[in-house]
Amino acid sequence: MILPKSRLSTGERQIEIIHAVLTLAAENSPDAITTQAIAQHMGLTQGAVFRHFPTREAIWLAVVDWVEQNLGNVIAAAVAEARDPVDGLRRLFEAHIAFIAAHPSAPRLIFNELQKPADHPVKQRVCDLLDRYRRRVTELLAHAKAEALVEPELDEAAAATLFVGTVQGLVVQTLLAGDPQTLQSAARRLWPLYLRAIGVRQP
Amino acid sequence: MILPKSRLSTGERQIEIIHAVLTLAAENSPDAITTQAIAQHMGLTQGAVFRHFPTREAIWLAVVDWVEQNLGNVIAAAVAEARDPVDGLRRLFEAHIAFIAAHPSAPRLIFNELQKPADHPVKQRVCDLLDRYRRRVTELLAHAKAEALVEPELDEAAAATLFVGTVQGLVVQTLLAGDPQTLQSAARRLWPLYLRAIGVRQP
DNA sequence: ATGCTAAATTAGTAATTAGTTACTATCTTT
DNA sequence: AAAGATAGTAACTAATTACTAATTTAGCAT
Repeated sequence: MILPKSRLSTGERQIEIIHAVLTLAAENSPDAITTQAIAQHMGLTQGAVFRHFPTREAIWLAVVDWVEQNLGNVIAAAVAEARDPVDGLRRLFEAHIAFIAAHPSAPRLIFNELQKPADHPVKQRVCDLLDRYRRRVTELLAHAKAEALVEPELDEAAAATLFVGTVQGLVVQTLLAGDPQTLQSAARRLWPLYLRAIGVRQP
Repeated sequence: MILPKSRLSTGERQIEIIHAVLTLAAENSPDAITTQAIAQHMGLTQGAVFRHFPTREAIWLAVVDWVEQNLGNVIAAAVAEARDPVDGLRRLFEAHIAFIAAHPSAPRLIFNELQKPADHPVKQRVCDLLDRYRRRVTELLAHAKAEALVEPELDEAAAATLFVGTVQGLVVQTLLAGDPQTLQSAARRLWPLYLRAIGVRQP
């Protein structure tokens, strides 16, 4: 039996705090997550949280970093195995959906920060994240076009927006349904529609 | 010159408060809008707000009602003029986008409430709203299929999700861009992609 | 003009928030 | 085993929150 150490290092606690936020955001609006709730979820006192992060905002920055890091890795790994750009898009889509299924609160945390005032530092970070994501999608679309795998007159920027929207639509769907189980199956039904939207040649 | 009456009726103030929320939500996360901020925006004291709404939650319910009412009217009017189901979808899409352009905070307020706990009364209202919206889209798609205007094997439910996602993707886009000006033009570029997704016959 | 009604103000309340401080307990290093 | 470092606690603070009650005042019908 593993005896739970009463004292953990700052590094370990930081990860715990990030996961606490991700967990708590599953049932609450992100802004409503208090440092008290985080502490309670970890079995610590509220003051202890501030041993590991200087401010509440620092926690949210760390959460965004965590999402960027993990989603980024998952996506990079998926795309790396692709045979061609269209296959890459499919793998990217599936990897993203799998990530959301594992961390349903992640996209909502991101969207939530996106609503903050423009000068907000966390929002800036989120904008960068989404910009990189969008660029990745646009590149794959451009390559697909260059290899004549999709509609030759394809508007890549619009197609990238639709890609993001497809994922976002699924997020709304699962928020309505209430359980993240439906996500994967709904995603499978949505993908053929996206393929047709970008005018991919059917196999 | 119109002399501004210093005292207005509860009915008038309620509408003012709803509009204040919609305005303030343009630059802040919805949850961060306080009754103090609302009062200040109207040139009233904070206590005055509670002369016209019993609780803060009642304000948010009124805002959701307002969105449902106005978006509903706009959409109904647009669809009524349609020549056929596919034309109806286009008009519905354009009406929705025009509404968002006029009230950019509306979709974000809706999405925000969607994140609240399941038992939250405002969330319940929002779920109903989105359900009616989705049903409307699904019906149009079913009619389009019946009239052989779209892909005969079309998955209507998935196509409805993609429709919502298309709009949502544009919302994300404008949040990133920072200004709602880009919305209309981005929407025009996105629509042909959606048409292709549902396999509509090109004119 | 004069009262009546209801909108608005003023000045509160209790609860909750992020963040701090003085202190204790535990681990690591030597 | 002693000493230094640091995770954790308990008990605060100052600010902000939604909400309330007593009082004042504006606008209306008569």
